[in-house]
Amino acid sequence: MHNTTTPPIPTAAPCLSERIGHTLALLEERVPITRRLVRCGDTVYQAGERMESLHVIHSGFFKTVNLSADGREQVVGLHFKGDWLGFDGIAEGQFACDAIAMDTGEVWTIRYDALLAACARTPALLASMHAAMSREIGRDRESMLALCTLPADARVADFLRNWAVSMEQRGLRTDQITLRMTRAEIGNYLGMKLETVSRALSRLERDKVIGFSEKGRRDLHIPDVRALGAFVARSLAPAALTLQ
Amino acid sequence: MHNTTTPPIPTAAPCLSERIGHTLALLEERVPITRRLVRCGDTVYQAGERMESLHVIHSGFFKTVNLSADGREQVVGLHFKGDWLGFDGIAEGQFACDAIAMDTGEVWTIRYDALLAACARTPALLASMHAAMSREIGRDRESMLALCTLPADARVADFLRNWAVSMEQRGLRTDQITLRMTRAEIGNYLGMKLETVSRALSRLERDKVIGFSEKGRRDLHIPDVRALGAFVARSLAPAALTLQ
DNA sequence: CGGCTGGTTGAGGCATCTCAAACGCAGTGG
DNA sequence: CCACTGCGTTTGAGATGCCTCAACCAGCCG
Repeated sequence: MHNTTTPPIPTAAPCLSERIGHTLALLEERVPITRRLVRCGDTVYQAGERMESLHVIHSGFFKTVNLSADGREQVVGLHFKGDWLGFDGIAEGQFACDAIAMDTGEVWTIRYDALLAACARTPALLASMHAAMSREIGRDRESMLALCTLPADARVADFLRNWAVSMEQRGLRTDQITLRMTRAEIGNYLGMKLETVSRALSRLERDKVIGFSEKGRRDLHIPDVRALGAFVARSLAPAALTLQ
Repeated sequence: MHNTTTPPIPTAAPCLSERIGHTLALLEERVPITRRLVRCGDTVYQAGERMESLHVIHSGFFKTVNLSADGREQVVGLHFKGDWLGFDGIAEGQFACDAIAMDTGEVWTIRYDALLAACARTPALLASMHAAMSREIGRDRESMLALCTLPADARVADFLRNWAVSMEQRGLRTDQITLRMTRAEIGNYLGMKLETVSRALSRLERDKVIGFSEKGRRDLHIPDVRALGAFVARSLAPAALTLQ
């Protein structure tokens, strides 16, 4: 983790894949871990449950769902390999949301007390954990920014772009992605209705920014990730080209 | 800062005020601190700046502002006494947003390396910091929930309620609050336009949920905090009473 | 086959945005 | 003292983006 030259912003992308491997290796050798295989729909933890452990995703894909007292429910986060689950439970000693598997996968469960003890012996582990919490805060704020400043179509494009970037950072293929969420779930996550998601995807397809696989409407391919970013930018200043 | 009589709602409220005092005392005795007085508009840190220190608010009121590459700008957090500033900078070693004072106040600045060293010696300090990060994640998710599930009027009511609760948790008066934000800033934070904020406040006043001070439209008083919660609930199920 | 779940698309309605006018207040300078 | 200006706020009227409601389609499974 020693930088010879400090790069300005030359894509932190390849870095993250290594960092994930590093963190997983570190955990494996320094902390008692319980491995658990999960299937789509399994809950890793539930709101209200006592927080005794944190979890790190070894493989698979997960969502966190916030439930308010009056029954409103919202997907507040999507999580991939290397992400931690359960930070929300530290403050109050119990979880504030549900963490649910969206696919088969494996989570590593680590008792929080054991983790802290290991962190005391291994500063790099503490640094990993802090970095993960920090990144989570940053991602939440990016979500808020998108929710508040982007129109529906652009929000969907941004969502797909973030997904592709997440894949890229983990060394997976970005041109082809299979959404494991229904339109309703995507809409819930993005603060819009399922019909709006559907229309947005259709428009993105019409604009050739994405394409649907012949297999079905859940799989789509992204010819060029940057085109998604360009679509977002375009919908922010539609008249800028003609005016100036 | 010891309360002789516990305030109306004996929930987790009194707890937090004590915890803030505890954390500040702990910092004061275990870590080298730089105190800094700030005035409205001063920046505590800026996006892109190297993260060398974290900050804890000793007094005053601050906002964090996220700025996207394409120029979109959004208030993503409001912070009061006892809150930490700068967590977003840990992951990448540089801050991802601006932290700006909204009022005169004092921040305590702590070098991150010194903080980690102190945490190694004082587990309670580490616990405090983790709890603060965890709470921040929780609050961000609450914000997302509000943004995605509440109509504009309810969002404003919820915003005021959260403000009042924050005051209450810190042992300050909740019936009278002076917004130190313009309508435009509130709207930016809540994902709506300033006119919508203004209309929402007018409606809340008409419904007697809030009242404006005779001094001006920036000061308002809240007869009953629970009425704000009730207003939120009402706008979620307007027809429920008549239907069932 | 028939039911079920998820997706697409259209038509109309509503909440919020946009544009515009007017007001109060504070600061400034004649 | 009174314009005069600038900023923040309020309120109205019209435009629009998204929601609601509804119909229909495709794949899947008993």
